[in-house]
Amino acid sequence: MKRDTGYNTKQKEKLVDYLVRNKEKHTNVQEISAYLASEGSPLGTATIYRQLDKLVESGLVRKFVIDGKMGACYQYIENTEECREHFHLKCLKCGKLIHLNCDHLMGINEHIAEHHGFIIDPSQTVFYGVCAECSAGSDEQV
Amino acid sequence: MKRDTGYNTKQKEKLVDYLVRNKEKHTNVQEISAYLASEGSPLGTATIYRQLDKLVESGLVRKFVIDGKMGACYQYIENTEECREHFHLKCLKCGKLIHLNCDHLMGINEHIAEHHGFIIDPSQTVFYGVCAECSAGSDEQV
DNA sequence: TTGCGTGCAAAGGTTTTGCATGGCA
DNA sequence: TGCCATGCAAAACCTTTGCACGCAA
Repeated sequence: MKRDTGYNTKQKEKLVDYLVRNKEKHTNVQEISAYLASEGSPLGTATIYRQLDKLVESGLVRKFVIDGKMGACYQYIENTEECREHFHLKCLKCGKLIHLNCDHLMGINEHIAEHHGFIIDPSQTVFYGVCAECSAGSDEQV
Repeated sequence: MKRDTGYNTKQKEKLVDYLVRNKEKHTNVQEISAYLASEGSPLGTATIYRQLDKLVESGLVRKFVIDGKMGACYQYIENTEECREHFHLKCLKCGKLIHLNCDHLMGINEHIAEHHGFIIDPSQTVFYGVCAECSAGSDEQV
């Protein structure tokens, strides 16, 4: 995770702006591309991928690869510091990202460290599954 | 999850045989294809995908989509009841993927389902962190 | 015989790469 | 000025689909 040392271009600004304003949901390259085009400042697909890669590298954006879906999802992470101390649940249906503060779960860190010699980085770890609303609501897919 | 009602062909037999004999690790379409070709009974890519889909459907094989990886992984599930689920640990330093069978950890599924109403899908969930060797060895790594 | 399985090739979609140009610092 | 970012197009990849033929039951 290295610092963002890149230049500030208008295109990049627009891209990050979009990600920030949609930080409550995940998005993808297609959406970003379509949005930027509709805003009158289209950005080439290749550039979007390149910028996204850097943002992921710098930790500002998280990349999700979800089974059954084509293409990766991206989501802006507001507070990198805070997110280091809790786990994340990602709903496969609605795409919601849940920040889960739970002492019980933090205990698994110790368990795994002790019994399996593996040190988990919670800020990088995401549990995939189905959230309460989606599993209760219906079986319908998005 | 429906029954496997398909025919028994030589190609299918070879494919399943390979999966069974490599049930302790993940594999992918590329590997399967290369192996079958080297064995003198090549199988078309399309057919591999089609058979794999059926095997996943029938529950004999599990499909994994791992963050950052291109292409899906597949793994034969010997005892659907017993080893139906396990988690993965991915080392951020050496990139090693560890398959972790641990009853204790499976308890977190129940905990999260009960207390947070979230149903985890272990087949997509990967714990990121640092493995024993890497954390013991040194702090320098790729 | 019936219908699924297979092969081959082509298509579809996502992501990457190369190269020349343009813009930030 | 030097270097990174961008655009465009082509390429690389993974996966799916169409169609004719072969084989299991």
